[in-house]
Amino acid sequence: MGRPRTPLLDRERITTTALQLIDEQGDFSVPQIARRLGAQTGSVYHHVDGRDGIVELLRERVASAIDPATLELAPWDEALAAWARSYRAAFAAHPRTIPLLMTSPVRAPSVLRQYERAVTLLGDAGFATEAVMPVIVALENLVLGSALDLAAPEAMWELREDTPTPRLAEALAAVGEGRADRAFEVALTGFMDHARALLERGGGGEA
Amino acid sequence: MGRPRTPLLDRERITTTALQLIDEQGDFSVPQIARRLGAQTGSVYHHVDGRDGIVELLRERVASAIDPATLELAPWDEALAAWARSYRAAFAAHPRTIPLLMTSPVRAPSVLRQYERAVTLLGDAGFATEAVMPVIVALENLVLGSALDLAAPEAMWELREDTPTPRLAEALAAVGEGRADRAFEVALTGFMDHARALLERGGGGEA
DNA sequence: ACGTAAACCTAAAGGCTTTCGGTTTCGGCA
DNA sequence: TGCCGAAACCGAAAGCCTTTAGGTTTACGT
Repeated sequence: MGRPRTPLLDRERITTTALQLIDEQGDFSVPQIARRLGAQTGSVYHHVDGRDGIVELLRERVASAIDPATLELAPWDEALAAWARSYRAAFAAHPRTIPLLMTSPVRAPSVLRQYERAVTLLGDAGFATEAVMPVIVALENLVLGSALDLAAPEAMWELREDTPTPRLAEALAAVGEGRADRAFEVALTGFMDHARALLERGGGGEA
Repeated sequence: MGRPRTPLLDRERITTTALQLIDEQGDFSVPQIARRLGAQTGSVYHHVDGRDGIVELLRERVASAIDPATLELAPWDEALAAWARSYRAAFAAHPRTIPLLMTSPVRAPSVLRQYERAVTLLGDAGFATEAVMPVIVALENLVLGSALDLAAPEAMWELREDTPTPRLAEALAAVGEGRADRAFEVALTGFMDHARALLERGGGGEA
């Protein structure tokens, strides 16, 4: 009892353990983290700003795999597409964090900075101010939706015997891993085509 | 104590109360529902298959506002676009249910039937089997993402003073309600263009 | 009229988040 | 070297949640 000779807990280990738990079971809890690290539940709160604080650490950890250099490419459309691919790859590595991160607002400074850079990129490219967020949010939905499907292809539809849905079952069975990657590329191409058209039409700001 | 002369609880009232709580606070719990209906917590479990059962009832309730007749329109692209608009309107009425419904798999028979019909529509239109789910999921992301933004425009980014993000703040402030509607129409148009192109290119099934 | 099923209650187990005070160790400073 | 504050952990507790089990009263069909 009392302070241990070698520390059991720190933000790094707490984040790693939470991420492990999510990869395994799709969720985490503070007592679970404490047990895995050989500490008591309350001790975790000395390192972290509650459960929500852990979620923000997870957001930073996962988002740190996004390559910020992509947003410095030129022209803007290549930068945006490269950012989207890096974004998707980062979340595809830990897809079960997505429901957790989508529920709570973004607070992590490092992530906010990335969005700030993306907004600047689109603004400088000529998009109207009011058109910027819709474009970014649409891209975000495309990226996260695709990453979620990658790991949970059939998990989102729980087919039941009492409700026959043969075509749905067939369509679900036809979705493979390689095809999910191609589906993302196709969807991204469509999105970029649309974004370019929007810009040429005058930046998307007019009625 | 004992059975009351007039029933306090039924699935209808439980669902309505849960929906009220979500509209107000963004979440619900079984004890909260019981308190509002003047019953004890345990009693709710006699009418409903646990908390997850209530979530499924919510899914049915919200989805019941989607007009199934849209999927019977011709040609297929008008049917899909009309379905998307009806879909969005239904969730825009109760946007805070979206995080709840996206987390758990779809079990509700009435909702499964709608998806079965949508899959059939696309299959009959000529889409390759393995291309159907990507198209539907992409449309779903577009619809739900848009509905979420409609109600939570700024709630997803919690700006902090210690991390200056002036362009992001500016872009967020420029997103109004009317503009969100137009942004959805623009995104939907882009998506439909893409889907049509995919079909004409051979149904989206080839490598 | 009577028995069964429905609707509710009380109670409780077990989990979670969060806070608070106590105890030991570490690190810097005189 | 000695000391003191801060850091790191424990123990305990409050208050919430989900879920189950058994008891009691009412309603309904036979």
